[in-house]
Amino acid sequence: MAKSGYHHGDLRSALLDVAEALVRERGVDGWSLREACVRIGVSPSAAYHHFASRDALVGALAARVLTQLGEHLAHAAEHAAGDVQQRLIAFSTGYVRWAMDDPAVARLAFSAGRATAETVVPPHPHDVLVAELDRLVEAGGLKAAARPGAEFIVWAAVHGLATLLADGLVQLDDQRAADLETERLVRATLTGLAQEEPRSTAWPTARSAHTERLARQQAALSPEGDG
Amino acid sequence: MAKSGYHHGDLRSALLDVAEALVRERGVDGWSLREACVRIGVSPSAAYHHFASRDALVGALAARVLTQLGEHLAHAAEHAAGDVQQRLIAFSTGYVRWAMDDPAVARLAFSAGRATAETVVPPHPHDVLVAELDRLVEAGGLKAAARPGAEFIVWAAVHGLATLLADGLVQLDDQRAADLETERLVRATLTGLAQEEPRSTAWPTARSAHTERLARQQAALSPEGDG
DNA sequence: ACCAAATCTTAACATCGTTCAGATCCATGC
DNA sequence: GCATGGATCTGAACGATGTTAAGATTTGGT
Repeated sequence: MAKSGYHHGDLRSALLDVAEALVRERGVDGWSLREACVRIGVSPSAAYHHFASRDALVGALAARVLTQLGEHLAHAAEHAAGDVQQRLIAFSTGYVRWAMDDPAVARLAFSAGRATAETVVPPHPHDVLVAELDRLVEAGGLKAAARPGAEFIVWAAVHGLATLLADGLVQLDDQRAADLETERLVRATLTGLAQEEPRSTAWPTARSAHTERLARQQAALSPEGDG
Repeated sequence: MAKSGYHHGDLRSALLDVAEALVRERGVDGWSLREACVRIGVSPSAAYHHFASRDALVGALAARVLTQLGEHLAHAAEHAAGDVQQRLIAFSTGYVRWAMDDPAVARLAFSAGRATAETVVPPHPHDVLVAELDRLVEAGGLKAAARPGAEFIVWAAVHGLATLLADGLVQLDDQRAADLETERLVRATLTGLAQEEPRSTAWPTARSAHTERLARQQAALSPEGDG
C-alpha cells in the first residue's frame, strides 16, 4: 500500500489519482505520462506494468470517473424530496453541476468512451437514469406509452446542457443559475414526453454503447448454450 | 493558387483541407502536423508561416467547419416545408445528421472552441437557432413568454443528441432512425416549452460564448465613446 | 531458504512540435 | 529591365514525448 523504496505498493491507483489531478489542472492532453511518473517518483516506464499505454490509463480513469458519477447521481436521486419529478431533477442537476464544476474531467469521461473498450463498473450514469425513469412511470409521473426510448430523450437534453457548459460554449454565472436552467430543461422535456401522441410500434431503437457492452460481456461469461 | 515549385500558392487553405481530412480519418489527435506537411509536399516548418502552432491550425479549422455548418443549417431550415415546427426540425436533423456522419470533425468543432480564441465568421449554428426561434414566435408556434432563454433549452437537447452520437455513447442504425429520434426530441421540447408556467422576471441568463465573443469584438471596433 | 513472478530502473529509439538561419520567389519602385 | 524588400519555403537542429528492451530488485508461495 505505502511506498517502501524500490516498489511503490499501489502504483496503479497512484497513476489514476495523479492523472485525474493533471487532467483537472491542464486538460485531457495538457500533460505527459512522464510528468505523472515524476510526480509519483517513479521511472517513466514503470507505468507500462499497469497500463498498456497512455490511452489505456486515460480510458481506465474515464471508467473510474463514470462509476463515481453514477454512484453520486444515484445517491442524489435517492435523497430528493418534493414532487414526483424531483428525483429526476436531482439526477440532472447533479449531472450538470458535475460538468460545470469539473469541466476537464467531464470532457474526459465523455470522450474517452469511444477510444477505449474499457467497461464501466456499475452504476453507469445511464443505468441510473433508466432506473429513475422506470420509477417515474411506476409513480404515475410518466405514462407507460411514452416510456420506451424516453431515456435517450432525457439523456440527450441533460447531457447536452452538461457538455455545452463543460466545453465552454454556454456560460452560467453560478450553480444556482445552472440548477434553475437544468430544472427548466428537464421539466419541459418531461412535459413534452407526457403530451406525446402515440407512436408506431415499429419505432427505431436507439442503443446505449455502455448497455450493449455490458450485455456482450455477460453473454460471454454465461454458459455457452444460449442461442 | 496552384503550386509552382518553391512556393505553394495557397498553403493555408491546403493545410486546412488536409487537416480536415486527417481528422476525419484518424480523429482530432491521431495525426501530426508533420504528416499534414508531407501530404502537401512541403517542409514541416512551412506551416508556421500561416499558423502560430498546431493548435492554431486546429482552431482555425474548427471555426471554418462551424461556419460551414451554420450555412448548411440555415439553408436546411429555409427549404423546410410542413407544419410550423418543421423549420426547427430541419435545423435539428441537419445538426444531428452532421454529428453522426462526421463524428470526428464534429467533436473537433465542439471541443476546440474552448482552447482557441478563434472567432467564427457568421452564421454560427447558434445564431441560426436564435433566428429560427424568433421566427417561430412570430409564426405563432411558440408563445412569447416562453421565448427568453429558449435557445439554450433547444440547443441543449439537440446538441446533446448530436454529441452522444458523435462520441459513440448512443448508437442509431441509420439516418432515418436519427431523424425520427431528433424529431421526437425537438417536438417534445417545444411542447414542454409551450406548456411552461410563467417564470419570474429575475430568471438567470445563460450566455453563449460565441455571441459574447462577437459582441466584444464589435465593441472594440466601434467608436470608443460607448458607455 | 529458494525460485518464479511481479515490479521497477536505466538506456535507448523514433517521432513530435517548434525554432532559426538561410535559400528562393514575387511584387513593387524606378 | 532590374534591383530590392517582404513573403514564403527549406534544412538542420533542440528538447520532450510515448514506447520498448534488457536487466536489477523485491515479494510471495512452497
